Amino acid sequence: MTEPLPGFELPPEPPKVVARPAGRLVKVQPDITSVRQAFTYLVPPAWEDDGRAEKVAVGSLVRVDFGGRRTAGWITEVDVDFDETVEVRPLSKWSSYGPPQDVLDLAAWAADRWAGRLPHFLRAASPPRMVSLVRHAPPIPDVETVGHEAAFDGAVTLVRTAPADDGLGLALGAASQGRALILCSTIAHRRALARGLRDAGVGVAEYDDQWERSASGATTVGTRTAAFAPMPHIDAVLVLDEHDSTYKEERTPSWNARDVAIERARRAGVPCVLASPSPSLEAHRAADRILTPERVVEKRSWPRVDVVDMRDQDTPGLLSEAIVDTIRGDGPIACILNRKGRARMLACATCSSLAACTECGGALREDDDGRLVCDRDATVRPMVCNECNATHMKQLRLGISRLAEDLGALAKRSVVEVSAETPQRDLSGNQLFIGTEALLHRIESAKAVVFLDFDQELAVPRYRAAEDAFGLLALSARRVGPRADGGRIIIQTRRPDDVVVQAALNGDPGRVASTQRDVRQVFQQPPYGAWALISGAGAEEFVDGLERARGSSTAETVRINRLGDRWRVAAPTHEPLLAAINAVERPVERIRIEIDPLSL
DNA sequence: CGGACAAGCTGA
DNA sequence: CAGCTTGTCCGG
Repeated sequence: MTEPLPGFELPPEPPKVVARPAGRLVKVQPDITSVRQAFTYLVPPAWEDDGRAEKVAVGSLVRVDFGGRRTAGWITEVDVDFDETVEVRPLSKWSSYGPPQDVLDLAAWAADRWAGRLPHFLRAASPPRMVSLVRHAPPIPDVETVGHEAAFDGAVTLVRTAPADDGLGLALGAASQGRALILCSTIAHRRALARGLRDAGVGVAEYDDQWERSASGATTVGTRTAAFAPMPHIDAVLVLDEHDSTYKEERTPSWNARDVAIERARRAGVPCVLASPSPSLEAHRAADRILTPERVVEKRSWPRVDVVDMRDQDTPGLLSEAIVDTIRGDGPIACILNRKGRARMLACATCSSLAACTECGGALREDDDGRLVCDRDATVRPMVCNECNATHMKQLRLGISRLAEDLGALAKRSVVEVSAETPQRDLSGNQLFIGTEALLHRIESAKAVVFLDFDQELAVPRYRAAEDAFGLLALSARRVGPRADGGRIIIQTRRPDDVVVQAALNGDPGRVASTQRDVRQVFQQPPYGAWALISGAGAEEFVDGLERARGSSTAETVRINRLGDRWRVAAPTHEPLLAAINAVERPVERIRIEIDPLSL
């Protein structure tokens, strides 16, 4: 090409014009996170003859030539207009059915709401194995509703349940509406619900194992990703244990399935029921009405709760006289001790030597990226043992072995110390267990739950601490059952008057919600405000960009706080928050944006 | 994401 | 200025 003379410009090249190819055109979103745009492809005319063209539908997974290689992608639009300025290539392969149009739209909404990329959500909405055939929906049976159909009257209803309620009654209530989408927090719960529904004659798909069955229109039960189940038609949405943190994806984008389910029901114009024994403030905010059991009934559904005021103890330590009778009793008993916020040490899994700083000899901890950090002189090194170069470390739980010994002596029985490495088979039987709150998730039932130091839960410096602490008590109540069955919780604390403790004592979860609501409203914490947590190597540059945009109208309500190497961006609602975030150019270095983080 | 290509850097 | 590294753009 010739250089233009100074002051002159070369005339623009005439746009090249391409002849319209014979055949239908579709848009394809490549499965490449950073590609934010769908591209036009041609449905190969040969497909019209062998039936493949019939499967070319919105949401289908295909393979396409893209940027010099072949990649997977989703059809996002069919029969699109021809653009004569670009040459189109044919689709290489039809791979599988995929999410229907409304789920595609829902995924796009979620990508915006949690500042994430569309392919992340489309993956969650896609079948785990390729699906080439979708059968017809099973018929909708008549379902006995056992009195739960009233919950499905309104738009969004919050139902406060008994702690030990297994949710099957509500699930049947949902299924009585027609085709229901039912979310629960664990796979074990999904299986139990599916079994119960099948026994009642409801054809059920378990997401995502039975993706195809869900796509055929069956009532669908599943965990987090089931919020994007491919059901072509929905009559009711139910979210069980809506407060559960497993609904929130831990990886970026950290979307919340409860909120996706609410939005899905809203778009479909169908009732959405959020159920929990310890409802979140998000659910309170989203609900048009709240159904609670009668006071007397609800109190009876909780176990007996004994509060031990540790300020009155004569002897130091975590074992009070008040727990002796309980821990000497029969049946599985769970003693809970969290070591949050206390010094934790790492030891080599191979040679057992302590992970110590080579500069100052201080104990090292593991950072979020799995490296060893010395907080004293801010050195970072990979997870490698000084002594033997092994790369695997185990957590040393300071003092817990000693405590377990003392507990065993007091209880006059052996104690099972439970950690992440403890195999599941060691958790059956009528043992005395000691472990962190994870223990509550791993045992099926217990005679009693003892919180050795509940202040650990109450004192966590997080905005959701009270809600989470109460959630632990509700989970304990589920494990031990109602007071009539002998269920018992013992809470050792120096804060016996705390609303969380009092709410459990009185079997009255409403108290937690009402006090927490005031706090969150005043400080504009979620859900009465929207937060984004910005972290990662490029975070500082990104936040600088946000600061500079402060003057513009979109960003003026946005507040920014530095928290060490992370930043909290806050706004009254998600709209201005996301507008501000989307208006700033992303830095080259990686950043992580977490909307409404649970742990802050 | 990953290839193409442009711009920037270094050493002879 | 070749040969290499680093950065930016763009894909149908």
